[in-house]
Amino acid sequence: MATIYEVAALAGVSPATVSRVFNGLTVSEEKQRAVRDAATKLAFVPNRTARRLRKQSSELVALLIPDIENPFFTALARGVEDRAQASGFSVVLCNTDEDPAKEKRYLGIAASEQMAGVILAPASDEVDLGSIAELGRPVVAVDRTTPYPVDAVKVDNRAAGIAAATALFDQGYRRIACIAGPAGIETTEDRFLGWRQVVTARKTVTHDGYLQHANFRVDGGRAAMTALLALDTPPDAVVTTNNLMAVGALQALAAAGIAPAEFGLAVVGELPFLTFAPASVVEVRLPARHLGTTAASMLLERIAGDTTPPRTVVLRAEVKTPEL
Amino acid sequence: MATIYEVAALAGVSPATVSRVFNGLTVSEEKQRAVRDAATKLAFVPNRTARRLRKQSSELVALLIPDIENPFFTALARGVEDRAQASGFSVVLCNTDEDPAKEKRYLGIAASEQMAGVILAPASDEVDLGSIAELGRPVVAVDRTTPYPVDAVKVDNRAAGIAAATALFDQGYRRIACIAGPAGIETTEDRFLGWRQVVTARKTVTHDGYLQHANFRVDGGRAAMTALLALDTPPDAVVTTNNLMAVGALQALAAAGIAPAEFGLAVVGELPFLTFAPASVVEVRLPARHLGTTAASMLLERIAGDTTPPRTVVLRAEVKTPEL
DNA sequence: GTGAAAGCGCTAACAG
DNA sequence: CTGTTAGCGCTTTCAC
Repeated sequence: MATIYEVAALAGVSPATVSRVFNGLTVSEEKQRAVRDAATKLAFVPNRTARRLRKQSSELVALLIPDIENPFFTALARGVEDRAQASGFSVVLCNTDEDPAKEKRYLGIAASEQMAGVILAPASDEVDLGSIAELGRPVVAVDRTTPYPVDAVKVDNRAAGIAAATALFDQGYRRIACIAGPAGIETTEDRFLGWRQVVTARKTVTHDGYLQHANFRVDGGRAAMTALLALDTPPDAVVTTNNLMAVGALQALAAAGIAPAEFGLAVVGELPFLTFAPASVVEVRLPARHLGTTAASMLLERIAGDTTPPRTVVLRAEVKTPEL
Repeated sequence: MATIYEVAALAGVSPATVSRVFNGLTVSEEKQRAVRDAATKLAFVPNRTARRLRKQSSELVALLIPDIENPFFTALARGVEDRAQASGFSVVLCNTDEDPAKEKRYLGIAASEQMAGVILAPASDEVDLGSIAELGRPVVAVDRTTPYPVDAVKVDNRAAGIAAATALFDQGYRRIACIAGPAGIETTEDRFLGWRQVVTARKTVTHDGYLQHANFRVDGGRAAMTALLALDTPPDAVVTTNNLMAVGALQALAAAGIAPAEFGLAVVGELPFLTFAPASVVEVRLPARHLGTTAASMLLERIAGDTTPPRTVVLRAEVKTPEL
C-alpha cells in the first residue's frame, strides 16, 4: 500500500501537498494533476488509521442494536445507513444481543476507535455511557431512552398501546389481554400502560392472567399466548407489545386451531413477511426506518458541532386497521 | 482520554512497560499492579487507532452482506459474530444493498481501515477484490463465490434445487414452475438448474412461462407468481429459489384466493416468521448460521497465518417436508 | 502556494 | 525484566 511519501516522490512534490490535494485544499492546478496521476499509478489509498490518529476522529458512526434478527431493528438500521451515507459517513453495525456486557464492550470499542459518534438502541435501562460521554463524542439514543442527557428519538409508546387496545375494543372484543415484554423495559412498559388505560377506562373484563410478561422474541409470544388460552376464562383478544411476540402469538393460535378471525389480535409493530391477509389483525406500525433517519440526522448535526441542549424527538405510530 | 505516557508517569514506569502489561507480556507482579492501578485511576483505555497504525492490523473483521433486511443474511451474520467474538474479534457489518458500487466502497474502507479480514457475500459476480487482495488481507466468500482465488463457503445449490422440485413431484404435482432470481447470479442459477434437471428427467408438463426471473425480494416473488397464475395453463406448483420470493409468491396465492394446499410450493431457504403451518410448503432449509460460523472460522485461520491453498467448503441444505 | 518538521498514541527492536 | 528510541502514515502549524 502506497503512502503519501511515495506519491509525493513520484509527483515531485512534498507529502504535505499530496495531503492537501486529497483534502481539497488549495493547490495549483499543475501540481494537483501531477499528484493525482502519481496516486492512480501507485493505486494510492489514504490510510484512514493514520489520518484518524492525527485528527482524532473519523467518518464512521457506530449503530448498536439489541437484535439484528428483528426486522424492526434492521429497518431502523437501513434508515441510519441511508442518512449517514448521504453525508459521506459509513455505518458500523454492532449487535448487542440484548446483553449489557456486549453493549458495554462495543461502546468501548466505538470510543477507542475514535468513531465520530454512536447511535444506540439501549439493551437495558442500565447503559453505561460514561466512557463515551467523557470523550465528548455525541450519542443519540433511539427507540429506548437513557438516564443520560443525550439526544433521543422514540415513538409515543403509550399512544401506540392505547391505539392497539382501542382498535380491538372498537371491533367488539371485551376480554382483551396483553402480552408485554420483559418488565422494566421502557418501550414495552409504556405500551402496556396504554393497554391498561384502555381496558380500565372501558371497563372490559379483566383477569389476573390477562397480563403476560414474556421475552421479546417469538418463543416468548408463543408461550404467553399458550398460557392465555389455558386460563379458565380465556381472553377473546390480545395486544402484543412487539412484532416478534405477535408472530409467536399467532403460532400458538394456529396450533390451537383458532382462526385469526375468532380471536382479536393487535400488535404494536409490524408483522414481518406476512404471507396471508389476517383480517382481524390490527397493526400499530412503528416508523422504524424513520426512527433511524431521524437519529442519524441528529447525530450528524452534533458531529458538525451543534451544542444546543439535548432534544428528545417523539414520533407517532400509524394505526393500520384491517380492511374488512 | 489518558495515554500510556500518563499512566507510565503515574505508575513510575516506562511507557513500554505499560504497553507490555496491556499486551500480556512478562512484567513483574509489582509493576504490573502499579500500572493497573494507575490505569484504573486515569480511566485509561488503549487507543486502538494508534495501536493499529503501529501494528498494521486490528481485531476487526468486516462482513459485507447484500441485504440486511433478509433474515437469511442476518442469520448468517449471527453465525459470523458468534464465532468471531469467541476469538476476541469484533464484527463490523456493512450492507452493500446488492450494489457493486457500495460493495466496492466498503471493500476499500475495510482495506484502508486495516481490518484483519473480510467475509463477503458478493453482491454481483463482478466483485473487485483487487485492492484488498493486494494488501494480502484474507477474504472469505460466503454464499456466492468469486473469480478470485480465495476461500469460499457455499451450499450445494443444485442439490437444493433438485430436492425442492423432487419433493413437489413426490407430492403428486405435475406442472411445476420455477421462480428464479435475477439471471447471472450463481446461487439462483444453480437452484434453477436443479429444478430444470428434475422437470426434464421426470417429464412433467412444461410451458414457456414456467420459468420466471424476478428480483430477489418479496415484490419480485409476488409479481412472478401473479404472472404464473395468469398463464393459459397455469402451473400447479412452484419452486422459489429464495426465501423472500416465496413470501411474495404466497401473498399472490392468497390474493388469488388459492389455499396453499391446492397449490404446491417449495422454497429453497426458510420461510421467515411463519405464523401458520402451511401443510403443503416444502422448505429446503439453508444452513445460514452455519455458513457464517464456517466462514468466520476459515477467516480466523487465515488471519492466524494459515497459508494453505484456498479451499471451498460446500454445506448441504436440509429438506423439511411438511408433516401431513 | 508550498515545504519542513513536529507530533497523534502505540509497539517493537535493541540495549542494558 | 525494563527503559530508550524510532517509527507506523497522516495532518497541520509555521516559515518561506
